[in-house]
Amino acid sequence: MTVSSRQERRSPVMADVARVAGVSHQTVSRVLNDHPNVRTETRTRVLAAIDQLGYRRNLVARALVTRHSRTLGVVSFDTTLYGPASTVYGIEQAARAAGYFVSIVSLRTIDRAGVREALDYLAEQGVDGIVVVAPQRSAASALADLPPGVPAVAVEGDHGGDVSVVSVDQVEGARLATEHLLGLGHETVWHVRGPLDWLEAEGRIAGWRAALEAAGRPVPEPLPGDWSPRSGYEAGRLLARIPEITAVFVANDQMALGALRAFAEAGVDVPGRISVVGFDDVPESEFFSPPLTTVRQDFGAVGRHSIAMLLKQIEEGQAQSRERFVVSPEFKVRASTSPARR
Amino acid sequence: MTVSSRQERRSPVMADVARVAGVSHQTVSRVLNDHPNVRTETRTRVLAAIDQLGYRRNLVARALVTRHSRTLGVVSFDTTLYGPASTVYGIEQAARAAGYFVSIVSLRTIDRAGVREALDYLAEQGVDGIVVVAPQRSAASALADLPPGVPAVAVEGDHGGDVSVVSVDQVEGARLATEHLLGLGHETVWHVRGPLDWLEAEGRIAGWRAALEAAGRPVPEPLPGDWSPRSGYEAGRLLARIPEITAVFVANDQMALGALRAFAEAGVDVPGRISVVGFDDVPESEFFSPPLTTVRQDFGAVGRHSIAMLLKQIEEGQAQSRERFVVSPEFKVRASTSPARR
DNA sequence: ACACCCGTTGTTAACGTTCACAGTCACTCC
DNA sequence: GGAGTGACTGTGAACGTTAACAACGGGTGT
Repeated sequence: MTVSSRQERRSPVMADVARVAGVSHQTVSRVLNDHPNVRTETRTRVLAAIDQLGYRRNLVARALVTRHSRTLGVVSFDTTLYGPASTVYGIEQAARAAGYFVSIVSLRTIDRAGVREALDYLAEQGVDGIVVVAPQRSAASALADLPPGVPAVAVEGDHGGDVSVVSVDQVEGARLATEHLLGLGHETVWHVRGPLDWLEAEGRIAGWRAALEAAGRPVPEPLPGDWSPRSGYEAGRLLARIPEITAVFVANDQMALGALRAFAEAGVDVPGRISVVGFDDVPESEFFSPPLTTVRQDFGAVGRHSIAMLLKQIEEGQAQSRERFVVSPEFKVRASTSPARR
Repeated sequence: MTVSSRQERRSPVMADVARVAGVSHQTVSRVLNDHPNVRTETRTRVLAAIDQLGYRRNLVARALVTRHSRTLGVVSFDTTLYGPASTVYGIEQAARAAGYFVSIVSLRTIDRAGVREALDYLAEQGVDGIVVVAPQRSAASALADLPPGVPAVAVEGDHGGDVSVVSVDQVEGARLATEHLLGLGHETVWHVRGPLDWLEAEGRIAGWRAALEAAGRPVPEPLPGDWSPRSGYEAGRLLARIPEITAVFVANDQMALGALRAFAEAGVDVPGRISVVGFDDVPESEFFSPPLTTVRQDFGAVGRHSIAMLLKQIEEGQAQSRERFVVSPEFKVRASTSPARR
């Protein structure tokens, strides 16, 4: 008794529905696609047949003939991180609201070959458009070999190429953070940066530096970090040893948490002795000790705008325009910053 | 000059490749599918033609005839939370390692109709199998109307129905946490629970209660929470007011963070006056103040096992078996717990 | 009374691939 | 020398849907 000998009735197709309803398969198709010119009585008969047979339309066959899959592809990295996870979530919600499905490829390594492969796969799969969440320089450059003819949008990956981009203004966010600290009377602001191949890390460094230079302040060497709480912790241990430091801008909230921990261990009071600003506004940061002053990024807006842009490209039939949309960050003052002591 | 007037050459198909290479379309197909019986010289000729034309195979057409899309569907909830995000990531990685793509539907509301709709969509789309991340009671019950004939696995959704399930042993994790605290000499352990419609919240309550009862200790009323740091904060404010409390088991790390914050504000020392245990071991918890003792869930393992189970169902052609696989949690002792004071 | 139009339905041909089967050719074996 | 075998290739028919067009019947206007 093999498995295949089991009753395995083929699931019903349009022709089956048509036979039961006593119409042609084309009429069934018309009912399914809400075509206007179908008599109400015919329509109900068809719907009854569909119900009776448990018919489900085959979107694969439909995609073959219409050349539209109503599926969008998303390429992303480590969707465990809050930023990418929120962005992908925003994308998915916006896509589904517009009647599209989402096929996701999460890369764990960020080499160009991996991105290329993912893009190829999505293209073969026949997606109607692609969103690439490409916050790293290497990934952004891989956008160069996007399959031609497929509408695409990059998120956080402004590499200056030929593809539309939606991003949060990192430079502006970093500037807000730095100016806030300078405005509190701090002589200068130190920085714990993200990994250098991330465009966001680079933008935050640039904004921080620009603000310091505009105020004529010394620009300390940034401390290295890799977004992880541990790297923030290690940077914090270094910073705690230098007495003249009174203000730090940390490139994300997770590292800021690590730094806060290091300061607590070293007996360095925040914000009494050192003021700390983070970036992202993760849901936890309001409950850090002390609650973290930070820069909020609206990932949901990023997702929505990227989908809006992509759908526009799809509908207008023009693959790969090169628009730009920048979402402004919002500054959130909490308890981890205070005026400089004299 | 309309958009459509633009040069829009139809992308090449197998027949085009065949013509260029001077073979039949079937030979091209054979080359593409690594069929053994193709002469090397023919193969190279075909590959050259593919390269020259920039041919890309159409997986939609292939799926139509083979009845396999090599795509798996995933239904999940709020992939912004660490747990679901990590699980989905694990699923995606495991699926791609096995040569499958992943189509994701993230529901924001958890009503049965929504789940049903998502499942229908995935079925129409022709996925080869479905993973439902269904940590809520309502979602788990929606599994009852899974499309018949489609292999499926539920994650964290043991509703006792006819579908295979992979989950982390929540009861065991909660028991470990509670016994750890009792072992430190605490008279009893209070609990901040998750939302009641989550199976995980329920399991953690059950494990906590069982451990207390086994030790013959009083079982206090659990405090309500919704997984958010804020709800943990509010529970913490209540707990801080009751002097005789010395130990709390909080149902996840985010709420534990909120509780720690409330304790800090109230001047309650952790672990000096109150010991705190969390659940999840999010990457941040090692850097809370103090570093959090917690229960680690291996979400990656959950993802891998769910895919392994699903692929087994697919290959054996048997839709919807009812296996169970339970991943054991791991206890992580850090600095938020200490022996009870006398 | 005729042509015409419009709403409704059916018929046939795609879409681009794989499957099943049938060839062709060179070689081996008796 | 003929049959048999195996490697390689080609031909035609699916897969299940939508697009394009044709056909039918009952108005409506002249």
